[in-house]
Amino acid sequence: MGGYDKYAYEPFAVTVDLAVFTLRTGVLHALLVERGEEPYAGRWALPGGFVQPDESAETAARRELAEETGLTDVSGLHLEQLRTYSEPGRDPRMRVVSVAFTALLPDAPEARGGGDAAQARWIPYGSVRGLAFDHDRILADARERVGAKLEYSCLATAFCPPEFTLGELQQVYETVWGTTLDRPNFRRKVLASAGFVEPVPGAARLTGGRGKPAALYRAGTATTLHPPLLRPAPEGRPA
Amino acid sequence: MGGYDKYAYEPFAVTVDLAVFTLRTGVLHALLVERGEEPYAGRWALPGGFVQPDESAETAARRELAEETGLTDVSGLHLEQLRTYSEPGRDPRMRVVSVAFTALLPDAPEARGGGDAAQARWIPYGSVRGLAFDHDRILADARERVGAKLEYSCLATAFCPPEFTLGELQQVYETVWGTTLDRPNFRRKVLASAGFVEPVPGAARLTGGRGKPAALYRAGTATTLHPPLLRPAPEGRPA
DNA sequence: TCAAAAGTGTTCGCGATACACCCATGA
DNA sequence: TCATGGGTGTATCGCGAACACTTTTGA
Repeated sequence: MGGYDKYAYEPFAVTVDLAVFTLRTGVLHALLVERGEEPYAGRWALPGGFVQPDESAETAARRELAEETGLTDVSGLHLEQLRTYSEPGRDPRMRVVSVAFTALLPDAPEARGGGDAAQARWIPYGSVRGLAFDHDRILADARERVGAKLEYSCLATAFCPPEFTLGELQQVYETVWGTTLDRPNFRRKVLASAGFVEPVPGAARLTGGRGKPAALYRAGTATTLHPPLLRPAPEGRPA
Repeated sequence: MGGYDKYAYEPFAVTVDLAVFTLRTGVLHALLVERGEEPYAGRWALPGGFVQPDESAETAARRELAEETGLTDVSGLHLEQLRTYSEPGRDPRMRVVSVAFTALLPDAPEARGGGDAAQARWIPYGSVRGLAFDHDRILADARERVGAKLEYSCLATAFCPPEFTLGELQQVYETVWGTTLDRPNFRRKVLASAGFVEPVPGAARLTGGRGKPAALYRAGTATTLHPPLLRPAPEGRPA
């Protein structure tokens, strides 16, 4: 490492950007804020903000998440580094290096426009276009990662409430992957993955208003899936 | 995002740290540099340096990689973001946010102490301890990621020279995973993964001085492995 | 009694593992 | 001709996909 004068270079700003996903009525939604000032005033963008001098990027991300969603307790939410975007010129004002995070929420409380954002809203992922800065790309990267991580991690439970049915868990996979899965086989695979889910003894809940009440499960202690739950081959390529 | 005064906050320094791996005589090695100045003077550390105002973290990482290894052409080398380390206090001098990268080299040219480093050397991964800053953790994170990515990506070819034998490729897996693999089955799996490797027509090479010359292969165009090449279950857990 | 959703059982076929065997080369 | 490493063939076992079937609820 070279010179150590703190002020030798044009200063870098370090920010966090959040790609926050949730499932609403079987549709993947992303949390977006409307920008109030230039550049990109009036455009939609990912929630985020500056990293303060005394906090890590992770801490800043969780703080911003609480501010933008209006949730009082975000300590249990799934938050994970995606990658860092550092291209010069990605912000026209100055040199901004942004550490991007992916967050998954079980249900979708109406977002409040907390913090600096003019307003925060859940937008169906499919209709998101033309975000400010390079946020289209960040959101797309996050979406791809979420899909991939469902295969070999226990991430899917992060979309579910504390107690959930296997049908709800299956809907997470089907929605994110855009496929349908065989219910009996899905059930067996999930239950065979040690530590993925654990039953809530005796508990059951009706789901569609009709039908047999489904047994409830909680997220297990495992973080990775053994064996993995592979996505069906997308046509043409043999499994 | 809040105030936009460039100098409103204590400035952040943005650096890159490189976890560079290679295989030498069947042993995983990491590239380390000996620090010349405080803090941690005389201690080993990961190569790295400041991101310049006009370059991205990726560009800076590739530049540092060239400087530290002494290689003239690093354009083809595998270089990949690991994650960003931003805890306050990870550098005692000032606030440093570091974007860590993982790089894989085919062979191990003797490192030259280029750039600022007093000297750069390849150290067997197993005997690396007590690195400066949080570099022990970064290196461990990188090592874990490399092992995992061998399963579902074509990463292994990055450890091999442009033309390699399947035996050499298998040694990459066996070394990184610390296991032995069945040669016939390994061969079939690799050849069955479309785009993983492609044969060099007619070419062959002796490997151990003895034995049948092995056919040569080049890295294919694919980046992900379908189907994945799963690590054998580490004893106790059924596959 | 019907529809809808949960849950169980069972068959079938492919693929991976394990291992035997043959080939080509240097000593 | 033996040791060494490359390469091919094949039996067997297990798992996963597919699908028939039972159970429990509300209407």
